[in-house]
Amino acid sequence: MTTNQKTAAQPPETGLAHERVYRTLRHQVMFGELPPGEALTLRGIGTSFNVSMTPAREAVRRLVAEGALSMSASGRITTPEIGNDRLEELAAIRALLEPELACRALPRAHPALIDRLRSINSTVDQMVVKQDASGYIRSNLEFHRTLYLRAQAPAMLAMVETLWLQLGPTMRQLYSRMQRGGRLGHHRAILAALRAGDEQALKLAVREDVTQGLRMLSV
Amino acid sequence: MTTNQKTAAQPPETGLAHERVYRTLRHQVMFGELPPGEALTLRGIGTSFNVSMTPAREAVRRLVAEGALSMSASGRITTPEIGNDRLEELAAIRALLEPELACRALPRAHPALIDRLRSINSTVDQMVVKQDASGYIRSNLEFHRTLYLRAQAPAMLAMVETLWLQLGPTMRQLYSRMQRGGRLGHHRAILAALRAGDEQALKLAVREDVTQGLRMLSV
DNA sequence: TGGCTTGAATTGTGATCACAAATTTCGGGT
DNA sequence: ACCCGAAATTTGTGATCACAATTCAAGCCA
Repeated sequence: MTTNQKTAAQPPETGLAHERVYRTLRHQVMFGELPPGEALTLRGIGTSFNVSMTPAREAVRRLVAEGALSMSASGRITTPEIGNDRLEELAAIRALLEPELACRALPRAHPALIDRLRSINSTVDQMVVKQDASGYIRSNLEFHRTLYLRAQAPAMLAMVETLWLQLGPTMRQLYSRMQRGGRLGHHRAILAALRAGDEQALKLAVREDVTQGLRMLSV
Repeated sequence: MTTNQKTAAQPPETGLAHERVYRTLRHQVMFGELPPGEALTLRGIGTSFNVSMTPAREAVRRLVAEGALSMSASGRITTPEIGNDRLEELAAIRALLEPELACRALPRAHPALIDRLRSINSTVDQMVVKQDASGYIRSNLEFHRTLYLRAQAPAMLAMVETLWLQLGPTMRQLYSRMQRGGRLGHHRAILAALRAGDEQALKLAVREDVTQGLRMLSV
């Protein structure tokens, strides 16, 4: 069966309908709660959120434009299945943009920020031991976003988040094999470089952290 | 008056309606045919293309998601007005991605491609003497796209094209003051580096070409 | 003259419907 | 068993309508 049901918050939600649908679907995709290739329908989304097809269509159109969802030539909607070549590309873009964001954040990285990052990183570790893939992705991205917010580069951050979105459905299975291999202390290296104010070390640590997922794919 | 009329091709167009609207508007924005801050309305777009509001809404939603159009909190649609800080950011992203694309294209740059680039570049020069801003933008971007297509990196190219889209409305006035100042032979430097197979020189030339527009803004 | 209020027009949002294309399902033939 | 074809269902697309919010304009008062 391809119909999709999802318990949606129905009474107190504020804001426009299509934005609520958009935001919820966006989170589900970004945090890997939907497997790659999952089929969605406008009517299914509509009934899930207690709205008509119209706002569902707008939300989906928006997500397709951002690469969070795929659309076949006939208009069928699925979560994207990322091929290896595309995955390599997206990782390469991350490896270009995220060190730059980290660099721009470096002069503004107060001790309070570093402490907050340390706290988030402990949450990441908790998610690893809890085998919570979605929670791991969520807290890992929060670690990066918290750092990059200090860069005061909203356009660059938005672009990076678009990359995270596109990688979302693939990340889950990618990080499922992460247990055995990777999970080296890249985040700790990032924190150390921040404390030391070492720009080159920071760039390197971020690049390593970003490309780690790709490396275990080629094994 | 805020109503907008546009003579649109009406009879032979194939494909879905919203995609025809999307493609036309996208070109108009990317090539700087719409000034920054231009107001658009769904009904106006609809009547321009002889379609209802529905496909107009989808096209606009898609373009807003790509940053080609802006939407106020109340839903009003305008072409984006780029502030200096955002402009600096977008140029920085271009300066990161486009040299990488050029590098990836370098090993695949046959002499035939270089000839084609030379031909496009002569068109660029023609547009400069003709004072055709839109034609200049179009041919200039075609120069870059033709090169980057050889990189076989569709995701990266798509991301760069999104940047061009966002810069579209601003580019026109940016390049209007280009006559007096810039227009150094960056493209020629790119061609020379391609012929020589010099990766570092290519990276530098592309970066210079990309950031030239920004430099004349800070004057 | 300048600023504010009120009314009319404009505009985006969301629901509903008809329609065509595609997918799926099911049955018969080899 | 397997493959193929026709019917039935599902699905996206586009049009139309009602509605609320916003915007704009005229007009009034200070």
